[in-house]
Amino acid sequence: MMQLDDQAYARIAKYFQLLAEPMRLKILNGLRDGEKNVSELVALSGGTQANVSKHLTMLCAANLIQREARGTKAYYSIVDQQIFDLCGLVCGQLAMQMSTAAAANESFISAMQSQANS
Amino acid sequence: MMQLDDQAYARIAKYFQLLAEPMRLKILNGLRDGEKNVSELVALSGGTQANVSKHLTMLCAANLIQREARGTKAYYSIVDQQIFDLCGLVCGQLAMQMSTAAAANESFISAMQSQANS
DNA sequence: TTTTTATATAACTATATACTCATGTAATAT
DNA sequence: ATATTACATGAGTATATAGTTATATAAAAA
Repeated sequence: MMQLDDQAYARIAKYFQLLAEPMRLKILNGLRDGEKNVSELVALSGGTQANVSKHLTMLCAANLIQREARGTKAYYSIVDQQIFDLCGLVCGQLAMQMSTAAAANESFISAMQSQANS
Repeated sequence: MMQLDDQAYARIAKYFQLLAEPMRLKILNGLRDGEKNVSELVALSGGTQANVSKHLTMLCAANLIQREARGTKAYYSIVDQQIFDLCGLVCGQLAMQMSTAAAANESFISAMQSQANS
């Protein structure tokens, strides 16, 4: 088992924390196919300008996205596409959980039915 | 770009939230090489019994770990080792960030030095 | 049966953080 | 110069959650 010090756990936790927010995930997903400016992300996410801007600032500070100002606009883009591998893994996990739950549910239902029929 | 509904973002965020806590990461890492009971995890993590127990209950409710009671003890184990792929990816990200930062720092320092020498 | 051991949980506190509203700032347009 | 557009940020509020303390529960030992 790899031994990590407390600081390492804290760093990893902070990283996951960034992804532990629906609006931020939405924003990141919105940037999947290329840079977008703040207004575009506001429209896309359905959030308020202030809130989206704050999330962008956080993601930028953590270096998950980068900012480029052009004129009065600020364009944000993904720094490393690998971030989507993480999300993909989680989606896979959740999909599996749900299919497992569905299967369990089905077998529960059929067990109930066969009991009712006996 | 894949379109996800708000519920999907919420689910994914909740999953990441589970990993966004140093003590829980420590516990999960402690289970990497096989099942352990609560006392062992308390000793290993340095947390209190109550706190470790709570985290275990959370991880269990989310189906990241499973519980098996034997006698007075409760043994917990990882449900799907894929969880460590996630942590591995994040560690990789952080390692890269740090090496990038180190490189930037070095070039900053050498720039300062050459300026001082001029 | 009583005690001990191992674990879970309820009540509470402290802290972090997501959000809103209002305002600041900076580049462009008029 | 002034107004407008695009974005960032400070203050304040509400909520979530990690942690502690005390207690409940349940199996095993005495």
